[in-house]
Amino acid sequence: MNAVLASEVFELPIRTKDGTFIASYSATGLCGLRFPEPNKAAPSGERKPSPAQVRAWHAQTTRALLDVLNGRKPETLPPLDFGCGTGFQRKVWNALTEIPLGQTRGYAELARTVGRAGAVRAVGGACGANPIPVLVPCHRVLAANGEIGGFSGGLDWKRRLLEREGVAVRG
DNA sequence: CCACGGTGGTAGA
DNA sequence: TCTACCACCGTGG
Repeated sequence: MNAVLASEVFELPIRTKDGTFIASYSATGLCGLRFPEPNKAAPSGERKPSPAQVRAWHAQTTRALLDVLNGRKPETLPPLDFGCGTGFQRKVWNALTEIPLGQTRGYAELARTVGRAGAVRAVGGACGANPIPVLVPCHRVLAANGEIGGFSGGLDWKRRLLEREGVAVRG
């Protein structure tokens, strides 16, 4: 595969009752998921047809996203491409995928998990840089005092996702 | 309740 | 390099 093809990214929409998400795929898997942007119109006109591999991944992504939005654990995920992250960020993102649906962790807890007990604030930064929210569940990380903490996609989304999973948040 | 210092990783200059 | 951020945390008023 040449360099151009290897770096090509395909973007495909996922329509849900919460709006239309946009999934991005690289040559090695799902590399991005964006929340619905109501103001932005869907790209019009012809799009380059997606390879069969991308379509297969997209079917998995779609099922998994709808599952999580309905508070159900997805059966399978597509391969995740964390190539855009630093080593530290990838460790944090991998740790996030280990948090079961309906459970939460603290930032400090996550810091210990990745072997950097003191890097609590940096963990927050890595969560904020998560390119695949919802499926890489950074919304399951709360502050140590039980408050909600932050969310790059907006706190309304964090609260909504936790609510669908049956998690009560203080505040 | 609030203030503050310690803290590690990142981005930008 | 140096510096200025931070989705934090614990302690102390």
